[in-house]
Amino acid sequence: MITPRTLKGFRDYLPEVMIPREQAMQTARTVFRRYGFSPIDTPALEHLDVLTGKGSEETDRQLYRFVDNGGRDVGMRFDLTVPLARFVAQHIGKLGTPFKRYHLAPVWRGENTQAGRYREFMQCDFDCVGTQSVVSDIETLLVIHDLMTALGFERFTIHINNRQILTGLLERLQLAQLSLPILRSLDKLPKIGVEKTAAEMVSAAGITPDQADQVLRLAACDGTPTEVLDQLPDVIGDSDTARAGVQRLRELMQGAAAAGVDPARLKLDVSIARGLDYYTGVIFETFLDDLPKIGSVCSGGRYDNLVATYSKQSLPGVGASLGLDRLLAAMEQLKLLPTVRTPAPVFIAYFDRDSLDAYLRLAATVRAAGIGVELYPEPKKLGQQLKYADSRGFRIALIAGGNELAESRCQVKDLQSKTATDVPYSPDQPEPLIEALKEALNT
RNA sequence: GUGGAUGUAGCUCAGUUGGUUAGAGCGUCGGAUUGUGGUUCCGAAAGUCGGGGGUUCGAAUCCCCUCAUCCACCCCA
Repeated sequence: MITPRTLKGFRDYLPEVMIPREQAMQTARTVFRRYGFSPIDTPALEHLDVLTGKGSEETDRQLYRFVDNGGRDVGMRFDLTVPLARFVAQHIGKLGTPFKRYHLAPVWRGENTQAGRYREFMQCDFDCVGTQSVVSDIETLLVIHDLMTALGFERFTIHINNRQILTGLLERLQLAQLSLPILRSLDKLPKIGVEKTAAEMVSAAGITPDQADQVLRLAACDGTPTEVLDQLPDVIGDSDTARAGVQRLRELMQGAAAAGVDPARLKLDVSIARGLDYYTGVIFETFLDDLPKIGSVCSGGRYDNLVATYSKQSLPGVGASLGLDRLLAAMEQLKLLPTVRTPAPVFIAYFDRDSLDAYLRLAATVRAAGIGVELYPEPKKLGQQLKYADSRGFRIALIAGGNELAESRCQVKDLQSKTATDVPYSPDQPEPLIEALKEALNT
């Protein structure tokens, strides 16, 4: 016998997990469509050179890669943004700009697992390609916000930054070529504090303590978004790039306010320098106030040069990605997941084999009315059947034994209140039963 | 990839300084005079003690390796 097991970081999804998972995906689709994003899909496998060197050194290391049976070097996608760039470069003639798409699909990263961190996980991406307008930045923020609230979250914070600010500052300090290690050090700021971050910048990036000090003046900007925006001009000096970045953030905040986003859910955070290397402008990271340790559940940003690696045409883009599996792991920890184990609300008890046709007819009638129904497959004792129905979370049980069938009626039993009512029912006149079911399910 | 912790029935765990047929609760299944469930009572099934190797007369218990999970670093969704 072969031991049944799954690979590290890969998981099976049982019904009680899959039901809320599909619900969440449906919610995401609804939000995306509400903003005019269209669905697309791309292959799990790409030519290796499409994927390498696009995310970061880290994603190259984590890439699942192999040689296929035709001798081609291939890799499994580690995100949905890089395949999008390839997709857009390949099809932009048909797509036109601006092109808005959403994409729900699994991605793979061979990294070490942790809570809310897997090797195969579902991302829900949405992006707008072909415009640099701040409108698409604002819209990205609004979609993140709507996604979170539509999924049932009240307590979350969207951290926002703009890479132009750091880029501009580093240009002024003539440190542009060291932006990656500096970025990486800056990212540690919330964890290790100002002094250690400065020391790390000096040792890891090789800059002078004075330069580190100037970079870290960014981090001193704190408070409400408005307060941070007021402090930033003094810190960035005369860099045009950085000024443009600040102006961009100002317009972003203004747009969010105009659209009615609660400003308490937004935080301008100059220390989030993360994201993949391809980001060039605004950056978003979303944290759950009640479970910040699980990391960002929805992040993204603007990448104005990514498509250029596959095309002569310059196509700017902006978007974000919802980490569905991480989010569901968080919801489970926060006990926000309902434990529904059946997707159908109505249960039909099965009394004796001679009446099977009647039950099949009854089930078909209920389904035809658009109501999900499950017929128990064995004529077990009624008590056992009800116990099953109860444990699976059915809301209504239809009880029609020999007595009821003979008298052209059916018992409609509410499994929560344990109350039953008799409803007239015959195969030719199912309307009263359907009405009774609809009424019972609406309450 | 590095460091640390954990790994005993489906789940949560107990298992004394290594010593006979490894236990409990919950869950599951069956029953309590043959059609009404989440309570109670009775009963049953279920464990290669994560896997492999070693030390020993004897290992769930000690040692090594391996796999998995969790935590930290790193990075990210």
